[in-house]
This record gives sequence, structure tokens and C-alpha cells, in this order.
Amino acid sequence: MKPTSSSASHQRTRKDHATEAAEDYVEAIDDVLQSKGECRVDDLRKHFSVSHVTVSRVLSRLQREGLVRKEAYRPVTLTKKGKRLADQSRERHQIVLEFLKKLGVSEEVAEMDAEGIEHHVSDETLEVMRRFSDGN
Amino acid sequence: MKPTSSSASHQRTRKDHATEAAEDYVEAIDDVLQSKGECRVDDLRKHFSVSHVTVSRVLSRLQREGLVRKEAYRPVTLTKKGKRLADQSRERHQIVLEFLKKLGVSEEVAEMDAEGIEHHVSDETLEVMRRFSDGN
DNA sequence: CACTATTTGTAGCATAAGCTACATTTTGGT
DNA sequence: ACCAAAATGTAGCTTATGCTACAAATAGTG
Repeated sequence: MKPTSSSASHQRTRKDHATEAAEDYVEAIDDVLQSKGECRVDDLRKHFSVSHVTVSRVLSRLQREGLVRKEAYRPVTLTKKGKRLADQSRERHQIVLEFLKKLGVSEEVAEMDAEGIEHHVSDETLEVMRRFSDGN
Repeated sequence: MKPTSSSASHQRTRKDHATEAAEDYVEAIDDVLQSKGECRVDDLRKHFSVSHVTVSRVLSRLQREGLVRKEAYRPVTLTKKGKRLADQSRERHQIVLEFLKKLGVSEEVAEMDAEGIEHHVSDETLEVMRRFSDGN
């Protein structure tokens, strides 16, 4: 179970879409937890604009992977591993977002693009972005 | 058949993974066509490091969508629509790549990141990147 | 407490992309 | 021309995400 991207066995597609989803979900869960105290399937359903069924199934997978805790009809919580991933994801997100805004991209568009881009930026590029946003 | 992203019916996930694949494929096909004169399933198999079966199935979908032409055991060609998409994709790719390099990201990493990023950059951001690369 | 509305779960279907195994067609070499 | 190698195709399975429809649990209200 190595998320190394260029693994051996199955899957593929730069960084795995599954991993992207995991990052998006833990990030969203963490956000909801911080703003409302608890996070329900329905919160995520609204957040991602998908059916509750899709949310439910993704959460099951994330639970299998040890990122979230879930009991039927109860709120969702993040494991330590999930919280760590959420923090990392949010940090990447913030760096990309800040960078885009500093670059001159409008607030709304920067927000949208950051969500798509954050999963595809290497550590090197991220560092360059951070420096750019800071002193330059 | 609107690629508007926030459509009504099914699908989802920012910009559709299917669309990303389409862009990657027509871009790759066009590259191979330019460098070798013809493009075979096997060329794409190597390019994407997937099985020939996967390539074959994706090509069938792209044919359904009117992007490529395909006959059993023959080389693949691009339709006008496919060629147009390839050109657009390559242009985006080049802009992102140039931008990253100008930013200070190393050649190899810039190349890798550009592939991931190009599908998630809005026209606005792309324009900002272009300007940055040009005069600044 | 009961009844309804909301939330979540399950079943079952679709599409996309990944694979292996096996069949078929082309190509290449003698 | 023939036979083996390489390239493609097909069948069939997997995982991931999307949906609708229907069932079950929780919550809210009189």
C-alpha cells in the first residue's frame, strides 16, 4: 500500500484519483469539524454536490484506509492519520491559493483553481510558490 | 454533451477525469504523429505505461466522442475535432510549463507538474501565467 | 408518545480505467 | 510461402465514483 504513484500492480493516473478524493474529503471534513463541531454525511453531500450515497461509499473506503472513523447514523471523525493528511492538504491548498492571488488571479478563480491544482504540485514547486508569495 | 463541468445529470469531479484523459490522449497522439508519422496503440501503451488493453478501450471511447479515428490493427489518427483539442491542450501545456520554468522550477519537475496542472487551470489563470512568462 | 421529516444505509446499475489471459491479425525473417 | 514474434482485439474481473429507489434510523413537533 505505497502511495508512491508509479507503483507496480494496478491503478495509475498521476497520483491516483483515489488519493485526490481522500485529500479532498479529509480536508472538507476537517473544515466542517472546525466550523460546526461535527461533520455529517449530509454536510459532505452539500459540500461536494454529490448524492449522500457517494459520500457514504467514499467514507467507507477512507475508513478502510484508516483516515476516518464512521459509525452508522453518527457523525464522522478523523483519525490521527486523517487529521495529519487534512493539515497537509490544507497547507498545500493555502500555499497554492496565496500564490495565485499574489500572482494576480481573482479571489474566486484562485479559489477554484487551487482546488484542482493542489493535488498536482510537487514539493519543489510548492516551495517555489511559497517563496514567491513571501518576500519573493 | 456540454463540457461545462457543473452539468446536471451524472459525472462530476472538477472538469471530469474522462476529459482529462481525452486531452492527455489526443496530445500524446498528436506528438507521436508529428515525431513518427503514425501513431499505434503500442506507442500510447509505452507513453502512458499502461496495458495495451487500457489504451484500446480509451481509444474506443474517444472514437465514440469523435476525437480519433481507429480501425482494427491500424494506426490511430485524429479527427479535426481531436486535432483542435490536441492543439489547445498543447498550448495550455506549454504555457504552464514555460511559467513553471520561469518561476524557477527545475526542468524535469516543471515537466511533470505541468502535466498534472494543465487540466485544472482556468483561462484567467492561464492568461496571468502567459503574461508572467512574457514581459512579466 | 406518535407521526413526519430528515438523514443515512443498502441494493443495484452505469461509466471509466486498470489488469491478466487468451484469440487474432500483422509483420518480419528465412 | 511459412512460422514465430509483435501488435491488437476480446472476455471478464477489479476498484472508484456517480445515480435512483427503497429501507431503516434519528430527530423534531404536536
